[in-house]
Amino acid sequence: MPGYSFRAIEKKWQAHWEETGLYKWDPDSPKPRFYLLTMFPYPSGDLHIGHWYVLSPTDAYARFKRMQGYNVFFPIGFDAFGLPAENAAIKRGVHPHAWTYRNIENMRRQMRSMGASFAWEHEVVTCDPEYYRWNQWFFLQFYKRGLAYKKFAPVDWCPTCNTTLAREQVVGENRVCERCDTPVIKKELDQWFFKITAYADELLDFSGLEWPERVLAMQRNWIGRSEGVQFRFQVDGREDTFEVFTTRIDTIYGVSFVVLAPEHPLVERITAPERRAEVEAYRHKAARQSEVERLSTEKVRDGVFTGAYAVHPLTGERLPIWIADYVLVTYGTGAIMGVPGHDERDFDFARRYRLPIRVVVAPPGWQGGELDAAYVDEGTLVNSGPFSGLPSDVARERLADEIERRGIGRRAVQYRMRDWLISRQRYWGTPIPIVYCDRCGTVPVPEDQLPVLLPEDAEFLPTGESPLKHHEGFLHTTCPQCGGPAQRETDTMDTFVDSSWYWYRYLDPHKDDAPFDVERARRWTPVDQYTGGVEHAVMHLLYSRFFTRVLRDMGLVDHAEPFPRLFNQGIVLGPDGHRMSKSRGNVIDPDDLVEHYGADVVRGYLMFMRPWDQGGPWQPGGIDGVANFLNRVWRVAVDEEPAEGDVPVAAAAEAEVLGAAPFGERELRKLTHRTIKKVTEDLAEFHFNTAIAAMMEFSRELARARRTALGRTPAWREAVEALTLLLAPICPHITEEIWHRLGHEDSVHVQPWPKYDPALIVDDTVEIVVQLNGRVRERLEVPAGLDREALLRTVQADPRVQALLSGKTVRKAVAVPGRLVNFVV
RNA sequence: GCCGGGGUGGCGGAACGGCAGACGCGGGGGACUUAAAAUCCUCUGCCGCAAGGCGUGCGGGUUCGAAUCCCGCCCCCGGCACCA
Repeated sequence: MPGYSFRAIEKKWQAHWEETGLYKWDPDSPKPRFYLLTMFPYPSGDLHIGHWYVLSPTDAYARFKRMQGYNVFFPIGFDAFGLPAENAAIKRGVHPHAWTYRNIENMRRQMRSMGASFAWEHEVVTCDPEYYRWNQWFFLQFYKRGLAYKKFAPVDWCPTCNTTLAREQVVGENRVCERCDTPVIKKELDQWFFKITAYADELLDFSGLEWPERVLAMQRNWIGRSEGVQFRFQVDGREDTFEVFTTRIDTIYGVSFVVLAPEHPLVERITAPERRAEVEAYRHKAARQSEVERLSTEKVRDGVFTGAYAVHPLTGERLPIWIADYVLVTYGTGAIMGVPGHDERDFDFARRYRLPIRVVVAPPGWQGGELDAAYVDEGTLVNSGPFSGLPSDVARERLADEIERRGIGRRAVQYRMRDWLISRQRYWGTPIPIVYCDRCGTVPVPEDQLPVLLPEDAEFLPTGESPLKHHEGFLHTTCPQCGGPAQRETDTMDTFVDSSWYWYRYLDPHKDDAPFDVERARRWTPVDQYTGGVEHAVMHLLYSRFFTRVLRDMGLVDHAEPFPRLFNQGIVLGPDGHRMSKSRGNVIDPDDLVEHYGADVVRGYLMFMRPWDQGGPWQPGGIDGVANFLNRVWRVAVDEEPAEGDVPVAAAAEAEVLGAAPFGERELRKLTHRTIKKVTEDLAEFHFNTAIAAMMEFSRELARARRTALGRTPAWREAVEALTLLLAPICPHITEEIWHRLGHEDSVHVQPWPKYDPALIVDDTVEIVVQLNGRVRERLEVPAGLDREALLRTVQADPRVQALLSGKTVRKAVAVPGRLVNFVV
């Protein structure tokens, strides 16, 4: 526990900062701007250690940039719509609104206890009508641009959350809801979508983004672009055709069958009468299976022959048409060409049903025999008519040309990403501003009638239908076009809509004639630095990039990328190495820690524990190290002067420290300036742990120096002030107290960041390592600044080195100025 | 399977291709104290009495010199996964 009275100090300064408006933001200040954004939290009720782990280092960075002279905008808010509030209402009868705002109040208190320097007057709460009104406005703009549309389609449904989900919210091998881990099922529903696929290619352009590689990889993978050829097959003996998509047109001569997805519309028409019963049975099974949890990870590739044949577009050969559920109706054209020789799935399928397997790309060393596995790599074409002998990459181009020349297909691009399903059958969200009129059909609510208010008095029944559907007053309305009776859309929006543009709203959160001030956004966005968890790698970050592009196309912003720089902090696990959860009983409560150690120690430890981007178990013991450090800082800077008789004052500035080498003002200043350099560089790169380590070393040397006459010199004063300033971003309270006790009137947090003097940090002498065949044998002090040759001469002249080399022939000598000399003998 | 990130003391972690293990935790020894706490000093990778040797997941390579670069493996974490 700290030896200084941290409780009083932290309380005092938090109150003082608030009273004096220390962190109020002035958008028109002439200083260079810095927009620092951290992902706003969901108001779950408590600020847990994970929140601290992202917020406190981000706050330290805000303070650091402020001291460096930037006009820092560091806002906070609450992502306040969402299921937990509604579930609390169902379970405990608390209204979501009351529940949410009570939680927000508590979290604000906790954030203050952390000493966070947020621009509170710019706070945004998304469940406030003054915020969600603009979600509705954006929806209408999207609608106008054809980017919002309603579609009847099979969609993912979470039976626990009782709502549909976006594809991004269905995770893992067994397709569970990302929120509650329940396996999702398919439902056919009429739902609203945002057309994110219109921006698929643009979203793949990550140029200029300083983002963690894994986030880029996840987005790239999610969008799933692939280039290939889409072409038409003729059904033998019929007018019908169908299209397939392939990335391996070079293997087209290897097609020995084709497969349609069971749901493919053509199946109905082409199935031969004698195959119908079997085909129907299979389709039925497939349909049911997609609704049932996949029990087995074993993927059996089975299927059924339809009795129909397709015609190979180049060879004219008759190819049996099968249906199989390994072909997905949702991807590509819902049909494939089966090339068993060169595709693992087709190979399995062909084996199972004894379909011919042809080799059209020769594996290395192939002698013309049968394959025992599909050869999926590239190679030289064989058995491919006029294309035989060509390498795969050339053949792909030639065959694509051929397909296009014959007019049976074209080069095409497919994406794995689907449009963003935004309808939710829940209450606690933004009402979708649409009205259905018997006469006029789907009618958007006119902009001047926004917001469509979420009624307070809904019934919360987990029926699987939106509670708004049962709210007569909400449901029934008049058509904005014809004035006749009409019904409102009762679904609400995915809460990811709320978080797709909130950083613009922060700039002017109460503006009531536009979502944000376009002029201010021009000056203050894109965000200079974004921090937050990697769990949002695909959803929030991808949606935000999409939104920003639409905003750009609307002329509201002038950039495509909202967050040019992104930093993902790690995840703090419980001491047992598992994710913290109440059921495991491994939750570390930051309030308890703050009570015991104070906010400064908790902040400091979170930043010292490990590199910020790394997660890992909470180490219960380590926090005492930071507490010790702050105690030492306190003693060094604040405690009473040592008594006159205590120390060898007589030796003045050159006094010898207890047990240490001569340590004078010059050395002290050198150390001070080196520490400034180190801490400045480390903080700029979020290397809080090594910055703190440097300050720990510094404080230890100061503690020694203090006991000597050095403790009365100007160099001492400079050192103590520097330490206080360097530590201020990380531990804002203790440093503020120290700063004032050192005799200053204004806040440590408005001081300019200390600068180091390069002239002061250079050494007169350097230690040179002398190696023999790469092994360290001696260390020598030599004058600094010697060049290669001078260094070698100096080293060779040293008697110890001569002893080392006596009787040996130096074959080579490598001298690295300032570092080492290596003799190869 | 594919993609991304990692493997360094008892533990968390430091190290522009140049002294491996900074800093901290834990541990040993000591000072102060009636005692304890606090503080301070000191030691603490492994083997060895020592000289010395061995050490950054494993095996090779490049280099005067590799934790760091290259090749091939192994293991751990995260993401995606019948996407044609």
